[in-house]
Amino acid sequence: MSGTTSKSAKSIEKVYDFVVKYIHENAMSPSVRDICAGSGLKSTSSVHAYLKKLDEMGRIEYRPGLRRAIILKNQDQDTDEDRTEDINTDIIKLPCIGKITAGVPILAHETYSDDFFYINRSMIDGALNEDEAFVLKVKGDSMIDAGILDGDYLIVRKQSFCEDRDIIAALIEDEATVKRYGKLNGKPYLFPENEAYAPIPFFGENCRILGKVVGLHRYKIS
Amino acid sequence: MSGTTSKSAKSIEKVYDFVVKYIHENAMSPSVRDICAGSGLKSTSSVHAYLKKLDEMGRIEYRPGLRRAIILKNQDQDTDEDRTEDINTDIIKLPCIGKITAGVPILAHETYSDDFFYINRSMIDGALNEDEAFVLKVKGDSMIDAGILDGDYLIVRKQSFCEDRDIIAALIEDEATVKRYGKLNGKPYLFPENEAYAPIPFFGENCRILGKVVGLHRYKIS
DNA sequence: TGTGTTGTCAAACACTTGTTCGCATTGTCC
DNA sequence: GGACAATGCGAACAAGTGTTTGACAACACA
Repeated sequence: MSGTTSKSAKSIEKVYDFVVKYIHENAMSPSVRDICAGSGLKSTSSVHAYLKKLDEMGRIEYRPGLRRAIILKNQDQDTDEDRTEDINTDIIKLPCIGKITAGVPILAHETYSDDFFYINRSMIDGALNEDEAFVLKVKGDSMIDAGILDGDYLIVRKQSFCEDRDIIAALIEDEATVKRYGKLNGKPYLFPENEAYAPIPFFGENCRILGKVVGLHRYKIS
Repeated sequence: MSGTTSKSAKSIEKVYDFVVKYIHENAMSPSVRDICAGSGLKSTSSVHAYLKKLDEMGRIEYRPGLRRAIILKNQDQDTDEDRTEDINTDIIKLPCIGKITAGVPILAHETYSDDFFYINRSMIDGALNEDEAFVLKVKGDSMIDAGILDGDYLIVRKQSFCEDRDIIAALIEDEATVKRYGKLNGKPYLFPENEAYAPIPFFGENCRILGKVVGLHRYKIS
């Protein structure tokens, strides 16, 4: 293929890929024999040798003697460099706000941002910078008619204003919600996109716009 | 039984807590004897009994016979945090298939891939490798009731089979489409999720499954 | 041609570990 | 007290699994 490395390079990658896949699928390490079955290798000793190599390479951590004890290591050096070269220009990292703590202006500073989302900046209409947006997880079905389902992740551009018919993230009485903004008899309301819910008055002191929804990610298809 | 918190209730919590702690610290399941040491119980059979109970309660998943094979279940916070924790190290690049060229098995080689999508591998159920999936842009509104809108980007895991009720990308007569797979009178059909469309027979020579939809991105919110 | 290296396999071995069984202790209820 | 369940212990067993060893084929190199 790419030079002197032939079969072996292929096998070791197969082993590694399978280990990664298995751990992601099963939430636990495969056994050597599992890897045999998954990688096409027929001898446990071959797999064993590759695991040792992968451990030496630092790609996995491998505890001798223990059963199902392979741990994936962070590929921080190699892969990240490769990635960020391509990515940096076009990928931005957004904090995922899991919980909206009551009353606190969480959005000014990322008070809670262990979780991050990576998105393609250029996909977003009027591209974003990292500190101009955040991600919010949807709870409930009040927006299903807009194609926004329970469990979806919304990319929200921080802004304190919006236009008519925009879908926005807002704070009402310290509770975060996602709805469509609009007016009724001249007064602002938030409209669910689900017949089962009624419009919510959106005026007064405790109403605040967090931002406009500009993107959506979904990873639970059902 | 409900109110009596005696030794047993205490022990089972100790076992559970230790399992959680161990998995977080070591990134792998403890063995029964590890739990003995960590929970204060002195007999493997006691631990074994509690593990069985915890499994029945649905708090852990426990695969009989396998070593170090305890999996933590749906503790929504834990799991979600865990997931997103390793997002950072887990970005993959998928080709975006804009056009489905007639009859050609485009998926084998990425014939058309100017556009790439970057996604968080660990968000996907049963995480993907780069060559195991592709991205497809949705045209039309035949799936709106499933929350899939015109212009959405679908992440499709390549596979040639699927299960009942899966949403899949398929090829019919050289035309790509996304529908829900199911059966009608024992025969396979593709079901649009939109009352305006009728189910499509999905058998015969010119029908082929491209893959299963495992994720969705949307960047036009309206 | 001979030698060494690499990749793989098969089999055997030894240890880790899940599982089961019988028994002791404690507490509850009749 | 006697029956019974709940809890826990310890030991023994059996199965899963990591590790080692030796052998064979393919290939490179001198």
